[in-house]
Amino acid sequence: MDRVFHGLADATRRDIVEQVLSREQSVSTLARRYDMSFAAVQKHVAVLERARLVTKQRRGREQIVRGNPDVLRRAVHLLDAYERIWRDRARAIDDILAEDIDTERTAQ
Amino acid sequence: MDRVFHGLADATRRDIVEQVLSREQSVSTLARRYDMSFAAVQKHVAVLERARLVTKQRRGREQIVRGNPDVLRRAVHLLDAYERIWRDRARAIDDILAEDIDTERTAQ
DNA sequence: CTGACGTACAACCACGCGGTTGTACGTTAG
DNA sequence: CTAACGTACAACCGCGTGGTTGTACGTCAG
Repeated sequence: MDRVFHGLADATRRDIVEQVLSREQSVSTLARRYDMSFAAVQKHVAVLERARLVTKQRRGREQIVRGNPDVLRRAVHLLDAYERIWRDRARAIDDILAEDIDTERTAQ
Repeated sequence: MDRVFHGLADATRRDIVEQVLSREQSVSTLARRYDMSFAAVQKHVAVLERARLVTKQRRGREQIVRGNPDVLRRAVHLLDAYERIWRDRARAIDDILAEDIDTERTAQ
């Protein structure tokens, strides 16, 4: 997960993920989109590959990059779990408040 | 967003987020949970604070840390958008395949 | 008042990141 | 065959990160 979030923690890399999710493309095709060297883009792709956010596959002399929605989903589920913790806590607080009001009313 | 994902790209920080989402606590209370110096935990909290994943509020001599579910939700939405790109593409491919089969059938 | 506690911050270190340039190698086009 | 293309990789640089220790300061308890 460290690698996944680190992969997403860069605007260029998030854009690459978006690109290859909608259409698989070679590293050099991707590189042309960004105002930086080919090697830099290559490194970004490598970071995404280590995080399994993206896979590479040779096709002739080109290396085709595709997005991997599974890892993306795992990240969403983790964050959803955090949100659930929050909601559960909020519900518990509401319950206590409701109980307090009840107690108050009974005490009167 | 860079800061948000960078904030989440560390196991200790993700644990801190989880902790303070379920129960707000002081920095030193948090620090006791981890096998590192107080200053290190302080820095992790600072990273989370810069990403707005967490807020701090003074209470006497303590600094109370709370989770911020809003930023978490924005991250989830972004990743959901990526997934949607994928699903849309998959649907488009399915449509084309269906059309091909149709064409094939008609041609026979 | 005094001491312990919680915090803040600076200095330092090793390491990794994001970027560059340069070089080398396999593959395809002409 | 040769040239151009796509890729891989190493070396380098500046900077930020994750960790440490040390010092200082406000606040609370006894």
